[in-house]
Amino acid sequence: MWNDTSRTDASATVTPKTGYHHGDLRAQLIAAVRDLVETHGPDGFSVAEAARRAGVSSAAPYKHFKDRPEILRGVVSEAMDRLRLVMEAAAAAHPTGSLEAVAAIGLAYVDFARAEPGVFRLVFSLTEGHEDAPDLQTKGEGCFGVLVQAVAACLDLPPGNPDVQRRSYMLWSFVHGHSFLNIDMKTKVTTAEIDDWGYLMTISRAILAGSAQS
Amino acid sequence: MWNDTSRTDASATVTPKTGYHHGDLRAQLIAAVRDLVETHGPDGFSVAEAARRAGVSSAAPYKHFKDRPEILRGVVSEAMDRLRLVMEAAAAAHPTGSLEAVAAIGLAYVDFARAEPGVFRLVFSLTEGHEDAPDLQTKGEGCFGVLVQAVAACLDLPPGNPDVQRRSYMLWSFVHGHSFLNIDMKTKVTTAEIDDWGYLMTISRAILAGSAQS
DNA sequence: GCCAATATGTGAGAGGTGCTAACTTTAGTC
DNA sequence: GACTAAAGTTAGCACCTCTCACATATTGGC
Repeated sequence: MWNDTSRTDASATVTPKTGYHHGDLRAQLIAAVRDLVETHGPDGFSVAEAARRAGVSSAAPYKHFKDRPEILRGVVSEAMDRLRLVMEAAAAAHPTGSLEAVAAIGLAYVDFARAEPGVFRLVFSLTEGHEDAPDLQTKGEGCFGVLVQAVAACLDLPPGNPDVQRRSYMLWSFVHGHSFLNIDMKTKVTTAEIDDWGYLMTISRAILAGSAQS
Repeated sequence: MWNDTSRTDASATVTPKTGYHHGDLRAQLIAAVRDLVETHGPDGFSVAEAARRAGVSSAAPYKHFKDRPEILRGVVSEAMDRLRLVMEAAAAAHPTGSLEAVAAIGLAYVDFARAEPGVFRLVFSLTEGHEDAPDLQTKGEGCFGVLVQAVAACLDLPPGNPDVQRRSYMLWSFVHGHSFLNIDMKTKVTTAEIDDWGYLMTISRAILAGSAQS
């Protein structure tokens, strides 16, 4: 099993195959699908088009993926890896246990959604074959775990503490909703535009300072 | 223009046509699509299958809708009407200006998402032809307006007040994110399950009481 | 009441898509 | 060098979207 998804550098948009065997088809298909999802929306993608972009026949993808949903799952998996990385990097840029670290994680999340709205939407719209993909579940929990760690450090409590979990979930809900609303009505938020950093700091403070109940 | 979407009662699942002319095809197609979206996921729907359910040929739908996205937009439009209604009803069940009214609106929102996760997701996943449908935009703002009204009454400020707008948006983000996370990992929220009402009351209080900045 | 005009249905069909089957080429192993 | 498995190919079925030409109701003007 060679799940080497990240072998190609992301900048290589179209690297035609070098012979009969492509050598890097799987990764390149994922990259092509990611691009298609981003430009033509989550539905405006077809396996055939992705194969065309990679310069192979329309049947070739099925040597690497069972079916269409599995390709999308591949894209989601790769996206979740990247999301986790930017979240961790954001947290690492601030002192451990600081409110800024928590807010920075949220900002990274929002920025990711804004940078790749199509992929972001795809991550949270996988209904078909979502359950028979425990690795995605695991990766999702991994992302959440980054936030939980920061919150736990901030409150000086263990990550397993119910209060930590609850407040983390509240923060996540908030950031998640903000991200979605943000990419849905892009730049047209009905009200005045929002300074994300101040916004997230305010939210983080409110949620981490308030009393816990219910 | 006869946009009479709500002529059929929702309980009539399959009302076969009565003659050559169907008489109520448009509404029944929307109902069929709504059901398909709910049971087979937002992607597992086809115009042909919807037509089959309504007992007409696969070309008939195109007499009522320009193309596939327009049918989905019809479903979304109808869903937004219903969403607004339940939000208004929830608000009306509590004293004007009370915190309970605000929380009840949020609960109605979450309940809607839980009751019709497929449709709910569809509402917020329309990328194709989303912009050339100003009525959907308007209806979305209408739903938001219900919340804004309640918040304004609660704070005793006019609805146009920037602070009212900001806090409403915060609440909306929260409820929206909670709804999405809720239907994504159904009942498996990693942490202990959540009492929605207490949760929403806590949030509403925190957001409406806290100081406004940024 | 009659007759256009229009609305709403039908079947046939072009072109695209998902996926499979059977075959061919390449790479790795003994 | 032969065998095997991996990774491509073409051909093709079933389905889907959408259009076109045609058939049939409904409606409004006279």
